[in-house]
Amino acid sequence: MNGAQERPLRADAARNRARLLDAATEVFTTRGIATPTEEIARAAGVGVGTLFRHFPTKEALLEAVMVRRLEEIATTTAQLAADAERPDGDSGDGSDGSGNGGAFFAAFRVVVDRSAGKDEFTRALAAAGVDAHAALHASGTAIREHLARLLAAAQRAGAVRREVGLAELFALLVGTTTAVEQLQDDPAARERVFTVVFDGLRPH
Amino acid sequence: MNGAQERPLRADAARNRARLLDAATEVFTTRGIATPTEEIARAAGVGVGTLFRHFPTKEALLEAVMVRRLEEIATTTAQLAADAERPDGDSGDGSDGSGNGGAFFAAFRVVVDRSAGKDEFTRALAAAGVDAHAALHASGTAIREHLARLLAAAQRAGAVRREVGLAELFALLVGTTTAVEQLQDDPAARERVFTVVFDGLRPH
Amino acid sequence: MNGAQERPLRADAARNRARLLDAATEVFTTRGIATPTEEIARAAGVGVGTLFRHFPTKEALLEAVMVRRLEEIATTTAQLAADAERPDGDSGDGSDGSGNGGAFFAAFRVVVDRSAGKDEFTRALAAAGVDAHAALHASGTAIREHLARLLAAAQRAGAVRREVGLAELFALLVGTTTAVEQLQDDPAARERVFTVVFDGLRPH
Amino acid sequence: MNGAQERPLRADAARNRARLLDAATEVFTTRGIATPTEEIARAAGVGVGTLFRHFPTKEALLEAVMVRRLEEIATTTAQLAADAERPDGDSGDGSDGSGNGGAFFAAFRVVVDRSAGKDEFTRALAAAGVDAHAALHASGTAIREHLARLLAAAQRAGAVRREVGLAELFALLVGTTTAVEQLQDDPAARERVFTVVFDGLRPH
DNA sequence: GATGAATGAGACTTCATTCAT
DNA sequence: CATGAATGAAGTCTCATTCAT
Repeated sequence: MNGAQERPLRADAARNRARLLDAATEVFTTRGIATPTEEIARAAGVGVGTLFRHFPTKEALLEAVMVRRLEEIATTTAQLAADAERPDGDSGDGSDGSGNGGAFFAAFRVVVDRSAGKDEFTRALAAAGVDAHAALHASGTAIREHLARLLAAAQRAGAVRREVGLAELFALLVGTTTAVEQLQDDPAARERVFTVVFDGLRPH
Repeated sequence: MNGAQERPLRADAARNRARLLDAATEVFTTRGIATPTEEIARAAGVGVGTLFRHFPTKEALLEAVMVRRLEEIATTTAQLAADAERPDGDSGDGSDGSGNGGAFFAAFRVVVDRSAGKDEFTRALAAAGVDAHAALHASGTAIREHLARLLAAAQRAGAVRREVGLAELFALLVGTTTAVEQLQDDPAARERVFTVVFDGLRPH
Repeated sequence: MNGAQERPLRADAARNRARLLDAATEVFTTRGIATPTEEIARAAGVGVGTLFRHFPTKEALLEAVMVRRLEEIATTTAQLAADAERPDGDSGDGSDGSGNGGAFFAAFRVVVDRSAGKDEFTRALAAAGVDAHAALHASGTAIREHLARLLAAAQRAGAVRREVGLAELFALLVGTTTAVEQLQDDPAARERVFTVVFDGLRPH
Repeated sequence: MNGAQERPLRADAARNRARLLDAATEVFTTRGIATPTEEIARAAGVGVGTLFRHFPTKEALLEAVMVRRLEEIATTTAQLAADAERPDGDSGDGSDGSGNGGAFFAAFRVVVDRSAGKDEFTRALAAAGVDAHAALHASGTAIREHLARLLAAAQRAGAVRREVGLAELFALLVGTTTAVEQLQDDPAARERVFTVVFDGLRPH
């Protein structure tokens, strides 16, 4: 959709952009998305003007933070998806009667772990009238694709029930993230949440 | 220290308070919690002053809305918990093809259905520095108690795996709510989410 | 100017009026004139409505408080003025070369002592666009008259310099009040202020 | 803890700060301290935001206005105090018909003239819970010191009674200011007030 | 006649965004 | 290109006054 507007970007400008993104990620996560723009500029060690040169809107900054997170996650899921599709993908001999879908469940965990705090951004964007799904299409679909492939592979291997579709997989991903966020101080309970969800995903 | 502050409340005052709460619930849910206070007053058909007489702070209003929701939910879960504990509680003779724990799963659905939008409030309050858990203790524990009883009954009846504790039940409740919110336009997928979670909760 | 509008006032109404005046005097003095009207009503043990029935405006209440204070002062100065005019007025045989004007200086002290905090009211009224002098004419002139008589007597007796007029006497009264208010914790210094002003008033 | 916070201040910022201070002095004095903040911003030709960038609180603005006034007064009194201490300080050989202590009385007049309206600020700050004395210590003590030196010099020269201390000098300064403010339209009476106070201060 | 809930103008302050330096 | 001061719309809350109970 937008493939021609990425200019090389001067060295210092690129450095500032990165700093801003880091600072924003940190600040939004710890102090909430209502934190004043100026705070973020300060945390990044630049002036507000610079911030607005890079991100014409606070919303745009929010979006960029989210995109970067998703891109990072996408990198990991891509790796896992690739592994899962190798001849002897997943793991073991495939004779495992329960199937196993190791890569699929590993990816599920990665997404959940990396998404901590993410849905606050989604909500914020939604509240701001942005269609997050559309805005994040570019990198969002990368994950979507990888997950689709992982899901298909896991279903083929009999590790995941056939009726589960991509839509509810996404919903479950988000939901599990939220659930897990509530249990930050209770790792055992956290683990039991994964157990429930994963068992629920297996064929019955 | 505060034993005499709950006065009967004049008729009109009570009516306005209720209107305010209704309007706030409606407006916060549809237009987001960032909606100006004045909007809510207008929606309730009163002046801002009245709003602030009843709820000295926007945060206090948010809290009151949440408390009321929880109270409503508590009423329903209380009923279900009571049913589940009757001699022949739950679904009777076990011949019930769907297995038992019916009251438990029914309560789970009720809480999820009634909680739509609720966790946005929780977040908002948290961001505002309010300890929602503390603030909501009174009615919060009512639900907590009912759910604890339902959970125990369901586990006794063999409908829910023994290792599941109250903490993760709550987390799953919140997580499922979030998941389901993402699927408002796809009832079938919504249903499949419930299937996954419920199956995951059953003994394996 | 308004001699026909004073109705007898029912017993309880009169009691409420008095209570309000007392409470207002107390509250305005201790917490400042910016104190909400409601506070005063509460201090008086009545509802705001009652307050506004008696005093149609906050300003009117302020004014009434001031008037009452002045009336109290007027009562005292009237007594002193009367004393000063008796044949053998003032004191002693009149042969006192320095004159003495005891009543005059006594009145000066009384006014100053009784006026503590008063000028905040004057300022407040002035700021509110009220011509305090006009508003307070009724009882204000009572004091004015008594002081004029005392001043004249003291000048006749040679106790006060002839060139001093009523205008600067008033200004000095207010000024000395202010000065003395600054020295509440230093009675000796307070006394020295009186010494300076009184000596300055004597013929030179 | 705060050693680096006084930055040079950009040219335009400094200009705006000065304008704001001028406008505030003017507006507070003529229209009272209850004047809306926005009015002051308008009078200074800047937006409200600018005002609040410079003075984070209305109270802070009030304080700054007061500090600046005191600083101006301090400059003048410093000059007078220095003059009074030169070998042949004050008025020289004593042949000066007006007697001596000239610098002292000149300073007294300067402070009074420059203080018009000042104590309204003091009151406002006090009402707002600010310890004006503490807040104004820096420049406040400058004046205090100069006046102490002037007082000592005048007493040494026999122009002022020995028993007068700094405390009552201050009280008289404030009191005379108040007195004089009442007589704005009657310069002759104003002058007589000075005569009374000054004569009262001379040895008796 | 008393009460206190309701009203709403207006106060103070914040913050995303623009623009002179 | 970076900076941070300026902007002003908008938000939350207060309080004198009115009016239903």
